Amino acid sequence: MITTRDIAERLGVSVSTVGRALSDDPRISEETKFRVRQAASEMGYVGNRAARMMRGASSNVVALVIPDIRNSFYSTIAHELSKNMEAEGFQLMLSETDDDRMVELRHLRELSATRVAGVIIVPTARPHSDTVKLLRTVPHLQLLRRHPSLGSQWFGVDDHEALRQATAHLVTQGHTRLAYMGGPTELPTGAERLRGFRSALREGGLPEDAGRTELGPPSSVDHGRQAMRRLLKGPDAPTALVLGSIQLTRGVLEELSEQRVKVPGELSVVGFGDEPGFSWWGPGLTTIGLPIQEMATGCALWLMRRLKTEPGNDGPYTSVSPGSLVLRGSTAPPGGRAPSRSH
Amino acid sequence: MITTRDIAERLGVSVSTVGRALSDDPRISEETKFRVRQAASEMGYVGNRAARMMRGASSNVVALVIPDIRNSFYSTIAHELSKNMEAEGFQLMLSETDDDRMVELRHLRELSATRVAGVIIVPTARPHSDTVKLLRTVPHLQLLRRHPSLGSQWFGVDDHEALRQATAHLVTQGHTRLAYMGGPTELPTGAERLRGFRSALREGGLPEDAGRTELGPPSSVDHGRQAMRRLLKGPDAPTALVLGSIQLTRGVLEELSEQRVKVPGELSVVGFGDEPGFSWWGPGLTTIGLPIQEMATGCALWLMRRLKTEPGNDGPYTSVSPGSLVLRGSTAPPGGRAPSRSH
DNA sequence: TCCAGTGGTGCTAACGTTAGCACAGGGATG
DNA sequence: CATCCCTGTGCTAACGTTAGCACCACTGGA
Repeated sequence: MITTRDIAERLGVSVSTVGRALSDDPRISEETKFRVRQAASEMGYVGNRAARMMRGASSNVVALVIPDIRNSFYSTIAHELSKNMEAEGFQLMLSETDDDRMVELRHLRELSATRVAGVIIVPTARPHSDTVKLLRTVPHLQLLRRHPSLGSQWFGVDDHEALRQATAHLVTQGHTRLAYMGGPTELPTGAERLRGFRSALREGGLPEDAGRTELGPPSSVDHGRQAMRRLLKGPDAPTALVLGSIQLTRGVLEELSEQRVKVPGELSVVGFGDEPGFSWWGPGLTTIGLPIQEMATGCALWLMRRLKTEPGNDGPYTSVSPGSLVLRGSTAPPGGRAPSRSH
Repeated sequence: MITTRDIAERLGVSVSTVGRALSDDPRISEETKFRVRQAASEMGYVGNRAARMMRGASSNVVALVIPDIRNSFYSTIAHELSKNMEAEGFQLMLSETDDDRMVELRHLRELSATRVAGVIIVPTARPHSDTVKLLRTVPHLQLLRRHPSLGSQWFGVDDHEALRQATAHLVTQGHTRLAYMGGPTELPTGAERLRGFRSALREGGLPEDAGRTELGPPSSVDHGRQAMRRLLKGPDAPTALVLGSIQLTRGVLEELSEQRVKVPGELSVVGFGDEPGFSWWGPGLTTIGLPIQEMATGCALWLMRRLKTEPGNDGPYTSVSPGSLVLRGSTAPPGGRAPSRSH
């Protein structure tokens, strides 16, 4: 690899001069700058960021730590983040945890060693204590999920309210046997969503046992299929289902298609999240829409500002976005008929 | 930040001893190792990769340079790559080009400065000459798209054959007014796919003008919608459409749903790529399936092997995967009726 | 003529880590 | 008792870059 020294030797000047010429230092004459740049370009010189970092410069890398990039939530966030950061000269490091705290820890070890400038993380249910320790040493922002032992910088959704609304919609239509399928209550988001579901039942005057629950790994499409199969079995199958995870929603849709369950005739469904395919599915999926793009942009802007203003303004910051119910054709009163398809 | 020196001072040993203890050097006594590790852990020591790299160690970062992570092709690849690399201790850098050669160049400058160990790239149509220069200095692998001025390491799809098959399927059904919508012919993949379309027409004995074409930005869902609108206008609208891009496919599906075009009654459609939503769409989308996951795994394994075996075995390497036509309900003879929906 | 000022450049150290060499102490061998 | 080897540790330099200070050759004013 070509270094400033190689250039210096070729031009018969000192390394300092080369370095200064390349960083456009006003003390260097225009003529020298020109010669240095010319030579650098010809020789294919590319500065060494590692060396620069050793001199105290901070890294220009921000890490995004998420369960799975294939989830459209996270790919949207990665995209928005990347777009906003590119303009500021930052690079994006992608770390997938697969919701495994040990993988999460290994990633954070690597990221710390790389001295990333910042981290945006969707933490696992119970991060390892070393993960917590490591995160304390770097500006970070929690996304969607919030873990109390981590900092109080958080971008999230009002999970309780979103699920309450979605469930209330079904209760209002007259459903009395409902089910909720979502992530484990270990996850704060999981707990909140379940709480929202139950709140709506209570407010609708329904008994405790009106709501069945299926909790499990929230990033597993397969688990969604299996859980759906369980819910459909037996004589007291629910007439309405509310979902609390986008991947589970996918699994449920696949299973319902395969088993040719009539939606909303036999079962009303409210999905979680919104993807292009959701509007095409069956009668069109009524779903809990989240302002992911706005949240992603918000995250990016927060982090960029945080990284550019030196003082450790790590004061608590919380931004809660509301979800919004997107009404399509997958919900109706129990035993009701499906509205006509939208296409 | 805590350094080996801090640990050394606290324990009253030398920096070398600390360094060696941490890297489990056999020359250090077990007792010393224990004390050092203890102190390191207590003090929250995290090695500095930049410093390590200065000593000649290669970086453990691999970059993935793609147009847009929201495309399920690329997110699948990112996922597989990430999964395979995590096991080997590599980190993944994500760079989105948005199919803009200047953005691509900026990213490659950064990546070079970071001394990434390897690059997997889906190049833009006409990469900047500096981009080409930079890529020459790092092990890289082209994915899907192949640019002649870059190396000959390439993982791709037999685009010609895939499109030929898809088109032949429609020609066999009796269509005589067909259309192809895909990326610009500047892209080698774009050119190949168009050529496949035309080959099938020729082999089917159809005249040159039996095939209309709509070429444009392949990563733009919006362009897909607009192009679809153009194709539907006029008296000689095609009765069959073949797609050459996943994003364009998405746009087309949205537009067809909105305009309530009867598929396959009024128009037969063969999509490109396969996503969960495609099987739910209308009558189920017949589409060109690609073995993305296998390709992604192949890429990851190739790169890992390439990075671990020192000798510059940069011999030409090419892997061509076949596409496969996934038959669903969106194709039928012209004027034919749609089969019943699958769910 | 001398001095201050200035424009342009060079020298050196430092960032944190590691590899090569040196060296001290102790036991085994001749 | 001298020599040798072995174990465990320390010293030093080097990686590429940059910041601080030093320096030299001028120019212009006293």
